[in-house]
Amino acid sequence: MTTRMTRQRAAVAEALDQQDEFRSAQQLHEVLRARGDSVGLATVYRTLQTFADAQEVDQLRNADGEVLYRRCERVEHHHHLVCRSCRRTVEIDGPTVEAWAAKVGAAHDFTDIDHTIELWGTCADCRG
Amino acid sequence: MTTRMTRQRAAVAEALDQQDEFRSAQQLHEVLRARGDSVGLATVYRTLQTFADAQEVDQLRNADGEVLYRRCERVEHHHHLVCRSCRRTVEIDGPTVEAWAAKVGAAHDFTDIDHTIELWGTCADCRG
DNA sequence: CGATTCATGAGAACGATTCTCACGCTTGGT
DNA sequence: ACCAAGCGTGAGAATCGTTCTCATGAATCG
Repeated sequence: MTTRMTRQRAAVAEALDQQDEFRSAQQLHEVLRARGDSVGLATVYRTLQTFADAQEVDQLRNADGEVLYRRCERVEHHHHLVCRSCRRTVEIDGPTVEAWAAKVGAAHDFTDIDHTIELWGTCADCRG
Repeated sequence: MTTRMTRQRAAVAEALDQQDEFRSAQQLHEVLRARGDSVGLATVYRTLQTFADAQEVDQLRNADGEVLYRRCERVEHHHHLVCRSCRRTVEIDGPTVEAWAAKVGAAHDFTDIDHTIELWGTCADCRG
C-alpha cells in the first residue's frame, strides 16, 4: 500500500472542494479548524503536497512566495488567470503557449521543458 | 534625494555584472565576501530589491521558492529559458505570448494583467 | 484479531527574507 | 571644501512559511 485513507485526508479533501479559489495551507488549516475537523498543520501541508504530487490539486505561488492550492475543474494541463485581490480564478487553455514553449526549448537545445505560466490581474468585481 | 551611491551598491552591481546566470542574494553575498568587498547580507537583499524595483535586474523564483537575480542583456520586457541544473539562461522574446496573455485577460474582464512566464529545461551541456 | 507500517501531531528546527536601530557616509547647499 | 540633514549600513533579532522529528495512533492485510 502507499496511500491510506484517514479522517484527516478526507477532511482536507473536503475542505478543498468547498473552496472556489486558491488557498494556502494555513488558510485551509483554519477552515478545517472552523469546521471542527481539527487536523494538524503539518498534516495539512503533507496532505496537500501528496495531492499535488498525485496531480489531484493545482499549485502555484503568489507574489509573496506562498504556495496556494486549488482543486480545478479540469484535470488536463492548464494555466490560470487569477485575481490579485480576491483570487477569483479562471482556468485557461493555452495550446498556443504550450507549442511556443516547446518550440523555444527545442530551438535552444534544452530538453525536459517545463513552464511556469500564470496570469494575474484585477477582476471586474474588485475594480468597483 | 532617493538613491545614493555607496561603496556597497557599487560592489553589488559589479558582482552582479560578473555573473552570467541567475544568482540568489546569498550567493551574491558570498561572491562579494570572496572578492573582499564585504557587504552585509541585509544590504545585499535591500540593494537587489532596489535594483529590481528600478527594473535594473530581472528577478524570478526557482522551484524551491528562492528568488534569483540577474542583470540581463536586454532591458525591454522578456522571459527566460533557464537550465534547471546550471542555470544557463537564454533571454526569450515572446510577442505571441504577450498578445495571448493580454487577450485572455481582456476576454475575462480582468485588467492590469501581469504574467509570470518562465521556461525551465535541461541544457545540452548538462545532459552529458 | 494482530501485526505491520504508514499517518499524525506538537513542537522544534529550518531557511530565506525582513526588521530594528544606532552609527556612518553621501549629498546639496553655502 | 564644510556641514547639516537624512538615507544607507550592518549585526543580530525577528518573521514566517514550511519541513522535520519522533513517539503515539490507526488503516490495512492475512
